[in-house]
Amino acid sequence: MTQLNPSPPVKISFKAQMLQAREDAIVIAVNRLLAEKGFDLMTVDEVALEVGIAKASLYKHFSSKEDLAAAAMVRVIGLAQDFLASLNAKARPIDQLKAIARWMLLQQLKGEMPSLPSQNSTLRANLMGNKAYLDGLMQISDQIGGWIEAAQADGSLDANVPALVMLYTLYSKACDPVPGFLKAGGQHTDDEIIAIVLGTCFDGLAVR
Amino acid sequence: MTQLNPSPPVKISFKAQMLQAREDAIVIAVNRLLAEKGFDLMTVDEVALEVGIAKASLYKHFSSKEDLAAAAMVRVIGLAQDFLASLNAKARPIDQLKAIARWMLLQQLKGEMPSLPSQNSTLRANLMGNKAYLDGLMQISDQIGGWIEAAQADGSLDANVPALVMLYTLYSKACDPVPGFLKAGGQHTDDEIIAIVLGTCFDGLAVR
DNA sequence: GTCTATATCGCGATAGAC
DNA sequence: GTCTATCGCGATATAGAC
Repeated sequence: MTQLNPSPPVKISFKAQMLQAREDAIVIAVNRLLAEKGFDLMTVDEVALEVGIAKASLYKHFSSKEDLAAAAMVRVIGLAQDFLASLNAKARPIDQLKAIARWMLLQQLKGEMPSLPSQNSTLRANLMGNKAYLDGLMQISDQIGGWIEAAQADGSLDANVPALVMLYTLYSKACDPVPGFLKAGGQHTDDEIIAIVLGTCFDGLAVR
Repeated sequence: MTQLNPSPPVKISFKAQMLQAREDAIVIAVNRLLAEKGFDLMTVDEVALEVGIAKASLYKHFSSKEDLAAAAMVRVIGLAQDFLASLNAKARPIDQLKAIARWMLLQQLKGEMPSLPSQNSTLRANLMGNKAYLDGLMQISDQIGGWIEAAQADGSLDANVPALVMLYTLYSKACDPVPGFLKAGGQHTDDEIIAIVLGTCFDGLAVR
């Protein structure tokens, strides 16, 4: 990892790239561990081991375990924004909503959807003070909220259910335990699981 | 639950009652703390403080923190069995299912539904070795599963969705984050929240 | 900025008197 | 069986050399 070439002009940018790459590696490791074990069971030692650096080095990049978790949440928000931006803007609103729900379920089944304990108050306070996280979440919520209202207006979503309830219900698919149970059962492929859970979410359990 | 009390020495029975009452108080405290903070954030010191005894005394009743959690789970399984037994056996199967879902949501909104982290493997292994828990869970699952199949047969539940998926979906209402979010929003009463979540569960988000 | 080594401490569990 | 006092361990975070 040590660089011998001392050429001044390129070195700064290169070092900055290395720094960014390392921080990305850290956040990706945190993301995976958060999805696998959750915040409380994830240890900073594990993160350092997975990245391949010393724990003290890790603290040079992020000043606390909570900052690590926040960075992972900011990253996944960014991934969600990228996905939303990749959607065909001309599709039906309800199909946009199904696409984002499908994306969240896929991330979860791949073991790449970090989830924080909703009970930890200090952790939540930390996140609520993170501007990048809040701004990203707001932008996503606005976009999804717009689709929800459009889908209610065009008669594809039930107009009697408050839009906020629908937004929360969609978000809850990110930590829905049903996909994991079905995957553990081994009776269905990931695609089948996603289709089933999407069906129960939008169409309900009762017969139509 | 069975109590005959025919034995002459009343003193022993009384002491046993005191013992039982204290253990009940412990388990109820654990149940509340598990619902409020979750397993990882709940400390044994808190339990002892809430019960009003020393921590060492607590360990005379339960040999580990995991045993405490298991006892709370066994208790809530028993409460669920009592509720199921109180239902009118002649009601329509789908109404039985809605009643149990409603009961789980109510327990959760009251802050009395303990939920364990599904990631903690040693905790799960401990529970899977607990006969009282497994037997109770199996009995409940059999009863609910019977109603699901009956409701599919009488045309009130979608027969295309596997019964096991429906069972998991109902169980997942015990840890659904949506009721808590709605309660925190302060825009709805508990009854309204339950009605809304039940509606999205059985009827889905899409218009009918 | 990276490392090794260590400080600090919260928490599960136990010892031992009564 | 209850208590006070303590152990032991693991985890977050830091010190200080390079």
